[in-house]
Amino acid sequence: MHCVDRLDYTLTMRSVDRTGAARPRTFTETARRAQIVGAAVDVIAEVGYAQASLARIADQLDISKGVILYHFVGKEDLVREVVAHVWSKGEAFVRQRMQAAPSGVGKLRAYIEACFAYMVGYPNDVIAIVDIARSARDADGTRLFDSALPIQAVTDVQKLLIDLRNSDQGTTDFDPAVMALAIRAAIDAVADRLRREPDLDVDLYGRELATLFERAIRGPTKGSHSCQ
Amino acid sequence: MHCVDRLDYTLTMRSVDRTGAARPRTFTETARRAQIVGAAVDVIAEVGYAQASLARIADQLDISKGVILYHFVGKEDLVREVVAHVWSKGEAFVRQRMQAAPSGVGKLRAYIEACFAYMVGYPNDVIAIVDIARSARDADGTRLFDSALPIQAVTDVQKLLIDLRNSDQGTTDFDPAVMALAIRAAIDAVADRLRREPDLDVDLYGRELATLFERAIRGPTKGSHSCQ
Amino acid sequence: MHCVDRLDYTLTMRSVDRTGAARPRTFTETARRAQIVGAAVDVIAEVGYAQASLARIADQLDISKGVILYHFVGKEDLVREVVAHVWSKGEAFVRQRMQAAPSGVGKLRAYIEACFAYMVGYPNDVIAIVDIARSARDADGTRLFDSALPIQAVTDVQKLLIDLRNSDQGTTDFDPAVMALAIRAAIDAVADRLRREPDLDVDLYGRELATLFERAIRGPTKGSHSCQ
Amino acid sequence: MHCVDRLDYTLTMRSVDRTGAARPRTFTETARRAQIVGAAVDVIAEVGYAQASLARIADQLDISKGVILYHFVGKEDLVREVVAHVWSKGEAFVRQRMQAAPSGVGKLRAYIEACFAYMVGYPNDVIAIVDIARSARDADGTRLFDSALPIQAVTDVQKLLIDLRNSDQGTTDFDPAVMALAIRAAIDAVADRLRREPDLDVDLYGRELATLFERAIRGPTKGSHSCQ
DNA sequence: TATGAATGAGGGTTCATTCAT
DNA sequence: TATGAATGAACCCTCATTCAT
Repeated sequence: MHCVDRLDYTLTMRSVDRTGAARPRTFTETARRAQIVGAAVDVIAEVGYAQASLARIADQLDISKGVILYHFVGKEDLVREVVAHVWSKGEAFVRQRMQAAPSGVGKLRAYIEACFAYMVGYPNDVIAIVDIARSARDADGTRLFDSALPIQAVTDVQKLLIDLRNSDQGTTDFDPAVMALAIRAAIDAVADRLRREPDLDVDLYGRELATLFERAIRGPTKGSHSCQ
Repeated sequence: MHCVDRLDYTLTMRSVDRTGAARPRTFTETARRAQIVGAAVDVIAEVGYAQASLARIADQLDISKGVILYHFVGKEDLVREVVAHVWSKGEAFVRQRMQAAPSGVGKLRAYIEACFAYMVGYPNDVIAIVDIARSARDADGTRLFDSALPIQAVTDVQKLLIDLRNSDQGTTDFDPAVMALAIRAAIDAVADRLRREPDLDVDLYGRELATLFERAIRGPTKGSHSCQ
Repeated sequence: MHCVDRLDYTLTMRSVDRTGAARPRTFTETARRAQIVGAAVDVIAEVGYAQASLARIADQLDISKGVILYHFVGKEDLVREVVAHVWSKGEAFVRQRMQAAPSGVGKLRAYIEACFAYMVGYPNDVIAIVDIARSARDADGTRLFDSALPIQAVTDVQKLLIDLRNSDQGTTDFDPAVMALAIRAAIDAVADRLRREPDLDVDLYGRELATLFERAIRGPTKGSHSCQ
Repeated sequence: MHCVDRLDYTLTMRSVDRTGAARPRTFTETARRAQIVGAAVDVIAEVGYAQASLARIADQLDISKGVILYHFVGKEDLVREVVAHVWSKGEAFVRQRMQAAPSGVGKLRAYIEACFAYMVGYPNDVIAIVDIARSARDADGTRLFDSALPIQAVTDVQKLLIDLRNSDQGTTDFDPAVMALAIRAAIDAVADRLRREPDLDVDLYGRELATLFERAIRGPTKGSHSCQ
């Protein structure tokens, strides 16, 4: 959950004028937009992107469909805002948690556990964004966030892994691309399972996964389970 | 890709008469159903479950929509058949590949590589079933395969891991449920990426992932990268 | 009303298959399409192109909107068919009437009177096509038949005028482009007035207009109102 | 372009109070109304009446839709004002040009050329009013200016023709109603063509049309092309 | 005066499904 | 067996209009 700056995150920023000029948002407008984005997150998390119609989202708030289209250019615009908002929130959350993290392999554990903490705190956010990344397509079937979202997330992890290997000579010769993919996939899979089983012990999964990937990275001789 | 027997796999079984009586399928009927299932797989793999309308599937075969609904009760019925068929095919493929596999940790590598071999041989099968498992819902948003599919796959891997640990004392104390989830998630994620990048070196991913999880399982002292 | 061959006239021809291949039309299909085109003509003539929604056209026939979209790709497709159909009918009508016409200036009179005869026989056809040519635009405001229709009609008249001048040396030095425009404009204007006043003596207008333009073409010495 | 007095021309007149009482307009109010009317003309000329939404007109001025509805009762009210304003402007323009015109047939030429001069000077005015006269309808499809506009214009020409015939005995026995319709139709058709081809040599059309109708009116013996 | 906010009707279109043939 | 025909619900979106501020 990183790198919000590479996605347009506009929820609290500026509207686009009739003339195309940026215009600061009203208090009411900002509030409404946030409210709609929140409802969209919940509805998408509950029924899935494909079934999350504007009508359903509007119903959830007990407003008319028109309100949504007054505040957003169209459904795609709303979804992009959902993604930007959730991504940005998550990114900030994770970054802040990682500041205190040690360097080296511990950094990865910090990342994974931060992701899971976010998932516990805002499960719908995570469920929704994962679903959007997988399902959101326009009429032709072209994915809306095909590369933007999943690749972004994986790339962020990949960078973390490369840093990690540079700062710690004792790692195995793992392929950072493959490892990053596996890590993100594992995290997202827990989001899926969490949706089905809301009582899931997410923290346990976090700890176990961190250990799993630590072992895969540190290799046989340097682990806490060292030789001798 | 296991355990088809726990899903309804009806492609070669029985039809239901308009009197409600079950009757064996004719050869033609079986062929038509298989043809339709195949087309559905291709269309879903190409445009995604949500965009895979009956019309699109019918177009692919140059038949009318009605034919599909003559052979299947409805769209849901067709999708269930797709899942059953693909699952069964994949399960047989993987099982056969694993017969020759050594016991112990090698078994896991054999499983992963078999999955990837299947993915290379029948990419659309895998892409489609992964998409269905994630996206397929009815009108209310209720998932069609919420537990059936993903849990099934993970459970199969989990059993394999438990067997593995029983037959090989030198493993780490990993949690089989978590490890199984991570393994399946990694495999499915490659299917996703394969859809985006058809030239992906799937075998490389297979080998790397196998090594990754081997390391996580075998722990520090027993790996091929042993201590000395 | 000429030159149907330069517009796609498909009412009695072929459908386009799912595969893009042409396919002969069912009897029923042809009949339905004709019925829908007829209703569209009437509705457009009555309430104008902009107000002629699919719902209104469907209501007129007491069928559902879906039927129209089953037989036509979309509203634009239907409108194109309306234009092609009306144009072709009118063109055949006018051409047949003109076969018996004398050469020289009489040809123009024959043309004008044929147009008016068609207008009397099928007023809605003419009212509708004139309205479509003027009003039909897509979402951006781009005209659907901007050049196709009006220019076509004017060009046809222009050709007739050039032939006429070649075969009859005694004409004035009128500009065929301007004259053609004036002739078509006058004819279309009568269609407009006919809509408002259904009891209009169209034949009178026809004769008078023919005389008017004859005078403008033949000049002072050659007219039936000759010197002496 | 005549006879504004027979249309409600209210741009500089009176507003209606919320108590229902009429009150004179403030300077600002008049200016705003004129501004909005001008924008409406431009938008209608550009995209056509049917696509000229209040939003589009407001955008053009960088104001909110509400402003328009503050100054005008509704869209229909605005359109009526547009018509009244353009009509009045055009009528004054043409009348002034015609003052210097000779009597007799020259009067008609002066009229036609005045119309074309106006068209060159204010093309959007003419394009817009022609489009409105043809397309503007309310929700039921009832025309807004069904008789008012086109009949008005034709009647004005008709009067001119009758005067002309009274003052000049040597004309043919043309029907003034038909001739007037043909003249107006020709002028309006050039407006249409001008929209499509902004570089059109409008003056040429004006001269040619004037000659065309002169010939039709003066007949064989009295024309400049006289019989020796 | 002017705006932002909201509404509700209606627009075209897609789609799974039903049914007679 | 298979098709063409038709339906009706749902979809996203546009628009003129209302209203409180």
